[in-house]
Amino acid sequence: MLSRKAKYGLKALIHLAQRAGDGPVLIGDLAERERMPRKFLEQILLELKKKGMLESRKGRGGGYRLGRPPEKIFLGDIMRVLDGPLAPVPCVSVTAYHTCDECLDQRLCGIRLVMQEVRDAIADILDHTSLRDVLDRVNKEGHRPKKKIPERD
Amino acid sequence: MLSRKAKYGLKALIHLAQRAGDGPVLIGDLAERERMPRKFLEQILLELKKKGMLESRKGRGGGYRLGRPPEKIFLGDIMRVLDGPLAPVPCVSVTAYHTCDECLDQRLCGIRLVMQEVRDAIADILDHTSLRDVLDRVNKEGHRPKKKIPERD
DNA sequence: TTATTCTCTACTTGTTCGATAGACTTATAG
DNA sequence: CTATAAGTCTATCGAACAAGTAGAGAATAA
Repeated sequence: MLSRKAKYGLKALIHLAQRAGDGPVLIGDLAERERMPRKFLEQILLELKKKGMLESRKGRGGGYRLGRPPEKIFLGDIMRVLDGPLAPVPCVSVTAYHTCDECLDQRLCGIRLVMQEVRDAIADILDHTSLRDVLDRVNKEGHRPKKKIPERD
Repeated sequence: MLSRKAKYGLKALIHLAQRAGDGPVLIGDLAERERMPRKFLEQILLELKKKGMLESRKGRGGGYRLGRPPEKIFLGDIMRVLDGPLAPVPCVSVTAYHTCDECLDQRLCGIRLVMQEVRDAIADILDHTSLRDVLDRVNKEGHRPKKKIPERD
């Protein structure tokens, strides 16, 4: 499940990608427009800055902007910063790998075999989707005639 | 992230699938062999029973066994029982669908567009993998020469 | 030098996770 | 018909975590 933290972070980054080139955006502005709690957002943006995904300036005329062009910021990396590893279980994670201590023989663990597939599927999507890709998809959607949103589980 | 609850539940079901036909298995036995806390496991098995995935008998000679043949029990359903919806975000879930209240126009939400892809990828795997499939894969792995486990994130 | 804006650290509050306890019910053996 | 061996149910607990709040501090521009 996506945490609010990750959700807010993604919203912020997408917003900043949309307005890239317009000069820096104020935290307060961002928070208000996207309806996010300001102080919480501050912490999130700070974390993203420390990972190089954002840049900021203090003082008048300051604010936040993307640290790299939108096509070089991938959702997978954002998620890892804000919600930790993508893998559903540590024994198939590379950024936070460790064995399950109750697991007798990891090689023969059915859960691991399936969860590895799951993690690969998730990573395939998120590591190949950049902020630019997101913008493109949103725009495409905007030009399409409205249709019922397909609901899934 | 997979909860312990779901992990224990999966372990139990896989274990029971392996021993299908051997007569009922005791909770205590299951807990000990798979190294799971007994009382916690009781609750989990009970939930799975209520969903028809398990059957049980009380008294001497009692215990648990699968409620359906292993090829008719899918990991997706198990996960939904124990960890809730597969979708990373409620606005792309069918079993627990609801809109995000801060979302101005759901149709144009980039997060939703990507997360729908993710949920579909996860569901495609888990809803097409039965307990039988898991057993088959574990067996196949058992007959293979040992090799380094590939680590992912 | 003052107003503006981000930065840092600490704290709070509520919820969930993982687990434990114990009384209760049902079934079987003898 | 009673003793014992199971599963069933409900309550409770502690720790961790998520989400959010507060406020003092540091940097920048006018």
